[in-house]
Amino acid sequence: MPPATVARLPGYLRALEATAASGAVLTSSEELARRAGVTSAQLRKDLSHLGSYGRRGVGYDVQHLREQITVALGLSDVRRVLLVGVGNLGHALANYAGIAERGFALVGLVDADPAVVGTTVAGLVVEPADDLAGVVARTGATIAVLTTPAEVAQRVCDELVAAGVVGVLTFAPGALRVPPHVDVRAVDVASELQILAFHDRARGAGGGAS
Amino acid sequence: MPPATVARLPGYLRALEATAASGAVLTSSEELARRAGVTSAQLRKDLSHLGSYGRRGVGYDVQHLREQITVALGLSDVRRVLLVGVGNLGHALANYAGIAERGFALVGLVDADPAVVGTTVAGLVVEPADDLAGVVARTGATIAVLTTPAEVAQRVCDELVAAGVVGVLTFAPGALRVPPHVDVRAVDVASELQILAFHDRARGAGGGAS
DNA sequence: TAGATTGTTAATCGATTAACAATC
DNA sequence: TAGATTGTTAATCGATTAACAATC
Repeated sequence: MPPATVARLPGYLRALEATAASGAVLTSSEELARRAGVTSAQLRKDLSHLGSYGRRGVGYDVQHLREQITVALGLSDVRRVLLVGVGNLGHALANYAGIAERGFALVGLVDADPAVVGTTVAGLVVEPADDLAGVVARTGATIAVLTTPAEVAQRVCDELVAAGVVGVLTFAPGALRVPPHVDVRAVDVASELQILAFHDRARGAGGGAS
Repeated sequence: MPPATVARLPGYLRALEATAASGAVLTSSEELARRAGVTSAQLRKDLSHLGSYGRRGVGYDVQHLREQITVALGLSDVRRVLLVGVGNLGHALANYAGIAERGFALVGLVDADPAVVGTTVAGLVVEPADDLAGVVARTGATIAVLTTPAEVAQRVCDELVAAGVVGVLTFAPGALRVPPHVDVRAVDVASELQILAFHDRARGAGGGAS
């Protein structure tokens, strides 16, 4: 399955859920693509990698396609997620309902700050960072969300990987080095803004006359 | 400039800042690539689009390259950023120091909740959502960060665009429709986790025997 | 000069797009 | 059957990689 396709599947899943909520039983590549913000050709091509069973002349069964994508993404089993770094951002993410809604269980919170350890956030007691391996083992977490300061991100990541985590979503700026069997996704807010600045640049810095 | 290159420039900038902090005056494509997590061939290729002036046999002048990338990304002028949606996540982002550190000015906060409007967050007074156009005009914001509930994201986005915003960074799940002159970057935490789940999937759901 | 390292070229690879035959 | 819509094919496009000539 092409990586670019995998990266779009969550968007299709969401679009399907919106379609299902509207009560529709069937949908078309045209409608679904519009909702997901891609072309219908792209959508059909992507779904073809799933060995999808739409019906020519008819369209896709909403619930069936939803299940197909859910299985393909590996969301049939609930994945256990550990969050490391309960600062402002970590706190916000821990309380983010979308995580549980979309098939994940937040099973642990870890922080290095003694003032934070022991407090309850999102129904979980924050555990100390010096027992990272223990927390991973006890919770069975396979995915970690990293919201630590950039300076410690690599070290924490190394410990997580050593403890058995195979997927890391990091919000710390800077590249993380991991072994080949581990998957890293990086969200860097400042980088995103800088990319937007690039496009803004061409349009003049003054805000423009209307 | 290829989009893929633009998307990597912020990473190079950050790598250069780390290099500068270490006191080095010169660097090589090899070293910089290692820091940025790409190959040296990729880095040189990317920099070639800047018309970069490294010196063969010598390397790159750290400060000079830093300025080149800063100019290329349009970061010579400070971009004004407006944040809409001061919930958990919006609050965290408003207080995120990295935004100011990396060349942006947070110039306004907006929320629809009367209980939040009027409070001070990150040194700014939260303004009411019904005056979105006015806030954009007064602040001269060209970039907006969207941390509203998904249900209102499209409507808020439309208003921002109508008011003159040309770049939107959205954290709300779901595709945003915008006119061609507007640039959207989307961060979807749940989608990122689902992509990680895909890779986790292949490795078995049990946590694995060690 | 000899060693190092860039900038560029050419080859490869993967992703997107458009068109249409298959088929419901 | 006629109309609709998929799944697939082939063409295009863009991005990555590897190698090396240029040159400091």
